[in-house]
Amino acid sequence: MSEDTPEEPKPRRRQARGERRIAQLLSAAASVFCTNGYTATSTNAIAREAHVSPGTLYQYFPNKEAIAVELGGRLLDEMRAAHGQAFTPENLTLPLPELLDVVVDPMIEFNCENPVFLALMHGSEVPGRIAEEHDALHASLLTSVQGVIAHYAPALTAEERSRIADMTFAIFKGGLGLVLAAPAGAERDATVAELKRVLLRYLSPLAEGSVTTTPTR
Amino acid sequence: MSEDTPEEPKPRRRQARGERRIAQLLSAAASVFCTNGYTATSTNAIAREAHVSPGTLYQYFPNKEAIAVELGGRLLDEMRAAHGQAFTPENLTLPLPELLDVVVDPMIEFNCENPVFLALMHGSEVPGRIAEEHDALHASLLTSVQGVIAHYAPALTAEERSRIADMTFAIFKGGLGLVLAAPAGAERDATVAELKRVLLRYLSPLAEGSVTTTPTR
Amino acid sequence: MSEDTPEEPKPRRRQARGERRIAQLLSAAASVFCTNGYTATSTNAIAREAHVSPGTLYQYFPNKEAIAVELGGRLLDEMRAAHGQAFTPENLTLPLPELLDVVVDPMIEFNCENPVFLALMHGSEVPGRIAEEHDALHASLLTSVQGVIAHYAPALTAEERSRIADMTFAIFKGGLGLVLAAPAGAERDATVAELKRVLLRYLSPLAEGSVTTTPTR
Amino acid sequence: MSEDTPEEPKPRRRQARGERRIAQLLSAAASVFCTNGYTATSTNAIAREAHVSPGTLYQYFPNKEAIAVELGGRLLDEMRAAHGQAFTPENLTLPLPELLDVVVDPMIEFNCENPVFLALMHGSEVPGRIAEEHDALHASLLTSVQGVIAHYAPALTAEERSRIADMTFAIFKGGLGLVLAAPAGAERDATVAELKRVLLRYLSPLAEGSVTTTPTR
DNA sequence: GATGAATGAGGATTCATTCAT
DNA sequence: TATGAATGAATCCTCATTCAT
Repeated sequence: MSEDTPEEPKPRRRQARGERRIAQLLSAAASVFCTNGYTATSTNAIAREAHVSPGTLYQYFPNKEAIAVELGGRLLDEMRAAHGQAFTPENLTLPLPELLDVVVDPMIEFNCENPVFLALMHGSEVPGRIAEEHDALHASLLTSVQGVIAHYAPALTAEERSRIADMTFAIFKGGLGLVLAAPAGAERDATVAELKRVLLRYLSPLAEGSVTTTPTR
Repeated sequence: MSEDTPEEPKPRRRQARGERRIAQLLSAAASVFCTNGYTATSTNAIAREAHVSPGTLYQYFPNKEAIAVELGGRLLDEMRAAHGQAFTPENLTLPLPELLDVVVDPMIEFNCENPVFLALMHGSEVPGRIAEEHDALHASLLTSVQGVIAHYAPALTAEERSRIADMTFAIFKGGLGLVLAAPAGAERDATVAELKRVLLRYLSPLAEGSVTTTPTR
Repeated sequence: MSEDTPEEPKPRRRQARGERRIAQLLSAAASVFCTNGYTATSTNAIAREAHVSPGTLYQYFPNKEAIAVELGGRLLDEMRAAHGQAFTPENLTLPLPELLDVVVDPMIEFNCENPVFLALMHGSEVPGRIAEEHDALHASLLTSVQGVIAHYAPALTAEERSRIADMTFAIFKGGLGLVLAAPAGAERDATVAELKRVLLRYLSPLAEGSVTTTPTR
Repeated sequence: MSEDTPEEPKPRRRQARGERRIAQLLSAAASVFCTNGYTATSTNAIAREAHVSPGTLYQYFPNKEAIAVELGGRLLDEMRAAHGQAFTPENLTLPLPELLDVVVDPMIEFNCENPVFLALMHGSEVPGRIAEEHDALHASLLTSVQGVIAHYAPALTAEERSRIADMTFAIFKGGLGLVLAAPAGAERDATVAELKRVLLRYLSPLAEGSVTTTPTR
């Protein structure tokens, strides 16, 4: 209502404070979602974990779902920031084993540090509800996978590509579950290696020039 | 008041009625678990779906978990009855592609007819709680898979075998999710074929002395 | 509808059977009332304890209260039968200490064998409901006490007599509680003796013109 | 943001509101316990009586028992505060009749104003359960009584003293029931007088070397 | 009569969400 | 903004009572 300079700091601080609160709440939510699963998590539990009152929580999120959605979105952004470069043009030219290293390793690392991510995807347990929003996340990841596949096997029809991407993603999610369940260390590393082996064996025949004789039954 | 046969009908009828109720309740539970997921399913919702009062439900099951456990147990039995013969000695001598047909097809079929099965396994969402009982189901299936793998690749160490079985099972669960999500028909069939392809490519190099040339598509 | 003689046996048997059932149910009820208290006792628990179905219970009693009422009534009758002669004219002429022996001892004995009796009186916890019927029991006992007091101290006004009878009865109930709580044996005997001491000291001054030197301990 | 005093009101108000709610709930509980007895009282009924939602009740008490325990504890404190001085050393030197006045009168008055107190003690109906906590209350009172008795009759053995204290307390509880049942006024006063008479006659012979001529009526 | 399945209202308790302060 | 008290609908589960067999 008056000058610019004296007023800016306040909004900024407010925003900053708000951001801190939101981060705090999302972090608490992540923790509780991991422990109890999405459905079994109460907003009060999130607020408690965040050392904040329930009222405060509802000042930043209209409901429980919104928390999950925002959390998923942020994780996706983080993930892209953290290893979005995995899909650089140069990487796409790598031979499959190297590409898998370049793509899978940071993805695994990210998920080990943010196990909510998987929890949220499994939170899609209930079709229709939160799923809608979570699917954005899901779809976004699928698109990346489809991109790689399209590059490796440009001759595929759209349906084939889509199916292979779905399957690849499903394998990855399943393998990721095993990886997270394994105790960090040698066992986990071995599980990661096994996952890459699956993907390599599944995807390598796609490589162009391959004499695609689908093995007879 | 003398012979045996004329007295039996009464208990039988009672038992029959009880069994019908239990079946009815389990069927309702299956339906609701599929729709809402295990955690989000209320016992009242199950009772409602079964057109029965909550009190009746509790005459047969002490709580929600018991319903899930019984349901899982019955499905497992049904599954074994329906395709337990898949793991017959003769089948184990089949070449991998045929073995996969023999094992995967009935498994898929069973799960298409009983989609709760997958829902129950995902109900293990929250580690540690209900999981304990659900894991019986899980473990039971894993054992079968390990058996096949042990037969195909007897030289593996126990850890390797275990890891491969876990991974195989994870892949199957993931693929099964895709299959169930696909509309029945050509699309679903293609998804099943794709799942078999993954498994074939992943597992065929295990066959001893195999010159692990991954088969091209 | 026909003759007398051929028909009587049946009703008799029925009545006999019915009586047995009722006795069985009342005995079960007594047991469960003692263990859990009246309010916390469920009719199903009574039926279970009686090895009878809930339906059967309701064939003999219209509701839970009726069970308590019938039980109380029967106990009262039993009690009267067992020691109703305590209040015979001769006994009333006994000196107070002897009278107390003659009245208190069988009463205590009866209650030790039928601890429900006290439970039912305390069941009057809730004023107004079951109380109404239980009060019959209560009133009946009070009348006896008033009789004795009237004999010992005929000069009292009705209010005084009533008050003293109430107090005497209250003391007895309180003491009975202690007696039942004491382990059978020396401790219980001592408690009974103490109760008689209270009553003796309280009531002996009532004897007209008595220059009572209360015995020192 | 600087001094202490301006910041305190907030927490205070909160605490004050909370304390008011708790008081309100306890008062409602007292009322309902008196009317229906402990066992038959539902938490919903307490909430309703307090004009509060069930959720609110559970914000302050984890369950029904906790309400009873808190209520009993507060009453005990109040009682001690209100007439704890009854057991002062000087009072112990009073002759028994005066001591009884000094001890019994405030106790009766307190119980007339807080009839739940008796209800809670009778709530121990079911042995073993809630009793445990209620017994603290019970034991606390018994200890006081034992103290007085020890002073009046130091020669008694521990068992005798304990038994006499139990009996005295039982008499008091029984008499208190009569007092509360009597309509306030002359009748109640007479009942109180009668109770004191019982106690006097019972306890006066305890006084050592006393050649007690029990007063005739 | 006897059975035990069935009922449904009610009790304890939780939780997403709102609101006064 | 932040708080945390308040709400009330919804859970899980029990129990007095009824009913078909």
